[in-house]
Amino acid sequence: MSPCCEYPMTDSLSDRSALAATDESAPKRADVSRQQILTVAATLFCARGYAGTSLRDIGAAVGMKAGSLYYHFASKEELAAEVLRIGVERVHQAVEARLRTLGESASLRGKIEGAIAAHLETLWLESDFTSAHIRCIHTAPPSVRNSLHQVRRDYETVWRNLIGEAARASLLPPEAEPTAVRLAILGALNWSLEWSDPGRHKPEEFARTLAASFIREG
Amino acid sequence: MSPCCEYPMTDSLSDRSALAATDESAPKRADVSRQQILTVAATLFCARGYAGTSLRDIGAAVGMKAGSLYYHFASKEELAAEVLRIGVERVHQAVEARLRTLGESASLRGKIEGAIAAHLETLWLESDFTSAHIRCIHTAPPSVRNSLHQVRRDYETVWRNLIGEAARASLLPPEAEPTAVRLAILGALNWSLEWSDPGRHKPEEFARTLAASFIREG
DNA sequence: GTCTATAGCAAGATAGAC
DNA sequence: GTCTATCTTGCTATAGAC
Repeated sequence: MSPCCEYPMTDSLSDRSALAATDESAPKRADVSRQQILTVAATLFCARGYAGTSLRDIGAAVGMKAGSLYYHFASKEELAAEVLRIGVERVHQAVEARLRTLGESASLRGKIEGAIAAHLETLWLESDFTSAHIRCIHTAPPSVRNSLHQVRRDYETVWRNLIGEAARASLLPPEAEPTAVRLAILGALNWSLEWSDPGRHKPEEFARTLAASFIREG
Repeated sequence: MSPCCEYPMTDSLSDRSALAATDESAPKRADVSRQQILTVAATLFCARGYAGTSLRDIGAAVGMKAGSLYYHFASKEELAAEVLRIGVERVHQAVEARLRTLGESASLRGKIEGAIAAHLETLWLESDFTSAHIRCIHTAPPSVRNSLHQVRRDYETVWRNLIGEAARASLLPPEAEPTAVRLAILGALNWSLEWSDPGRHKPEEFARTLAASFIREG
């Protein structure tokens, strides 16, 4: 699976331009903690939902008191918004990386099968950020959902384009409607969280079945 | 859409056999309240999740105080388990009713398309019980989930049989695996909660796309 | 950066009046 | 059957010591 970019932690909390001698590659302590908090929060939000996860739970899992989290995040909502944002960013990047790897020469069915596999790999194998997004997006507070509208639309565009292209090339089943196909594929992928067992299921196998069902050979 | 059976409220809290003169068809006050609580709880659990819904919220929505709910249910978990159980029961019954209506003479694709449509109609149009089940099953407490294992398996069997039959009749796409097809269909259906807008989307249209993609004409 | 301590509030649940 | 009142616990968030 393609390695996923780490979330860039350049919050520019302090002006480091005046300290040119400092090793820029050494992560600062606050950044390490912030990253740990995000990772643990992703796991817990994914497993218990937004309301079911308390800041005490998250703090305990990183060896901190709940109050200490406020040094890194202004509120539970801000922390959740960040976790969920990273979640979309990661699938989006994984899918685009896969499409780049395949290149323009690949068949359209090959590209869609690859995009499906990349989405599944991120969801099943890589991290809990994307899973947390899928599990929490509906019950998260409005402020969190609103902050994610744009990134969600950006990722959706990738699929809109892929399926649109397949429709124009007449590669969808005769009676299938393009929008319905897109929604069905993404639904099958996201719902796979409820049954997937990375020990038993292989992303490529499910990707094969989906691509073979929705997209004709081009 | 086929009318769905009301949940039978025969809790036999009191022995009515000694009161033969009483009109058996008149619902008792407790039963009316209980039913109102369940309906409202389904709506709120569906919208806000298990942990995000308080007994105070539910009470307020039925015009009661939180404490009064304990006359009808022993705990929040018991209330949630009942709501979610009714949710599976309703889709299950709707799908079986549709299959009975179609009869044995229907084509296999016709039966599967009908089952898909019936599942969607229950989810989108009929009530919030099934939606609440789908939204809450993962984050609900273990005791709730455990109490639902059997009913969930019972409903799953309907689909296992339908897709198995299609596989034996060689009606699945060449490279598609039967289990994957079943999981993909149910995933696409359940995830439709996240995008469906009963004003804009018609259950039969989405059902048509899914059946046409996964099942060949028999 | 993380702690202790706590404010302020809401949760699930129970007891007893009506 | 429903209410009032309350217990206990847990929550988010803040203030200030270290």
